[in-house]
Amino acid sequence: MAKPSYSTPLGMVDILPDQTPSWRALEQIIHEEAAKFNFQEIRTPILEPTKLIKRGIGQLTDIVTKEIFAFQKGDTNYTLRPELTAPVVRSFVQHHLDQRGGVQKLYYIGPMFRAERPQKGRQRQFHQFGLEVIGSADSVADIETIAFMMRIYQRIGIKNFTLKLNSIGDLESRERYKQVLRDDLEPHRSKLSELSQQRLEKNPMRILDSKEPEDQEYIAKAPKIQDYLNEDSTIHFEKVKHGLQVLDIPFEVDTYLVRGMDYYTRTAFELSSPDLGSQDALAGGGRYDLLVEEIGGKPTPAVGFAAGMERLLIACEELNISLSEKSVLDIYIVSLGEEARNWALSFLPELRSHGLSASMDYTGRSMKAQMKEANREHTRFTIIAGENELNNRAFILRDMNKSVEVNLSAKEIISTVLAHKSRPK
RNA sequence: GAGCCCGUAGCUCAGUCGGUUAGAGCGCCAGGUUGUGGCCCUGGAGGCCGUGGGUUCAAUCCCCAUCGGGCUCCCCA
Repeated sequence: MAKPSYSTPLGMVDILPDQTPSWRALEQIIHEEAAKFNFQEIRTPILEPTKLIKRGIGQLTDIVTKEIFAFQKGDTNYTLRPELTAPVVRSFVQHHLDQRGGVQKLYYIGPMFRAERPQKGRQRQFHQFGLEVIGSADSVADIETIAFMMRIYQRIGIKNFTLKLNSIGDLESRERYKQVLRDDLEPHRSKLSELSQQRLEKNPMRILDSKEPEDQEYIAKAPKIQDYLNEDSTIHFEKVKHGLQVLDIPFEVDTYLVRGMDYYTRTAFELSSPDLGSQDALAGGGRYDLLVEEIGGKPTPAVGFAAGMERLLIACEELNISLSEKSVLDIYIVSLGEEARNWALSFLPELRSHGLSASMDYTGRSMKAQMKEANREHTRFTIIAGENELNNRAFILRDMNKSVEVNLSAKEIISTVLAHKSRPK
């Protein structure tokens, strides 16, 4: 056996046939729930101009400074998309979706790329689903966004998680707070972690998110954003909290929750699970009222979230939740001899046209080998067609669960199997 | 970017304190049943023991490097 010469790039995996059913089931759930919420799917390219990604997510964010896959082709710099909010907003602006009237309620499913060191629950190519509500400043948009997110986990049966909620204020509130925070931390500058020192000028709020032990004392004593929100932001935050309470969605306010992308304003939230290990964020999102304008559109408020599909599937595994059932083949035709094989081949389309799944041996092996194959494929019925059966036009239909056989014509076989399928279990 | 652990059959793993043909279970293939699966029995295929170099009479085992994987920190989905 030759050693494999090629393998997937670091941090990227093949999703093999025994895993695709779970993926498809998850995708199915997302599509169904999105339809119930009246969201429409959007699909955008895997590549985006690097400029868009940098502008959208923020030049100084971790994602942009060290995690993007970027390359040049001709005069253009491209980036493999690390998230989809900025691309969806780009699409919204590019195609003037605001001109269609109303609020754009969009959802997506697809691969994202970040050049990080892989570990459990973190890959370089991973998949997210998420949604973006563009064109509403109302708290209902925030609440419905969170409600959709929670609905997916609820439907799947993942209950062990924490929803953290915060408001990081609008532009005015935030600029005021940033200055207050800077003034508060500056005297302790030399005692802060190196990373936090760097953040002090550019993005002091990210310090609140620091896990460095030396920072904790100062973070705890630092002024809280809630005390610096202006009236609009405060009212908005109160409405969001109230809405979640009305919907019985439990949450905890975390004044230190600051998300990793620069575009967030006001509402920020994150869903984390103890079933995931160190990469415990299942999903996250927030409001981004300035991004559309930043990218070249008219000032347009928006809110959205993104969820990690691999992490969701890991949680399912930990909780022994299976999203899909074993697929069952309706009919496998065992045939013996050239003539019977030809008959089997010609009978397959007829079976399939009646909505049945049907297959046969592709290798010309022994009857026993064919039966083994039928068993391995979890076949419900096997048709046995040898010379005798072919001559008499009376085939054997074997019920693989009961190990019972009957002689039937081709027509009778179809009606028997169809009747069996339509019977309630 | 930093730290720790690990690379032996398709999969999960034994093993060799360095010494003739490297093992098991599962899976795969075939036979036992000249036309019958799942259980059982028998047999078979499948490994230059991740790769390169070093030490040695001798390396899958020791040493170094490298690649790959896992976990952690940072950050995030």
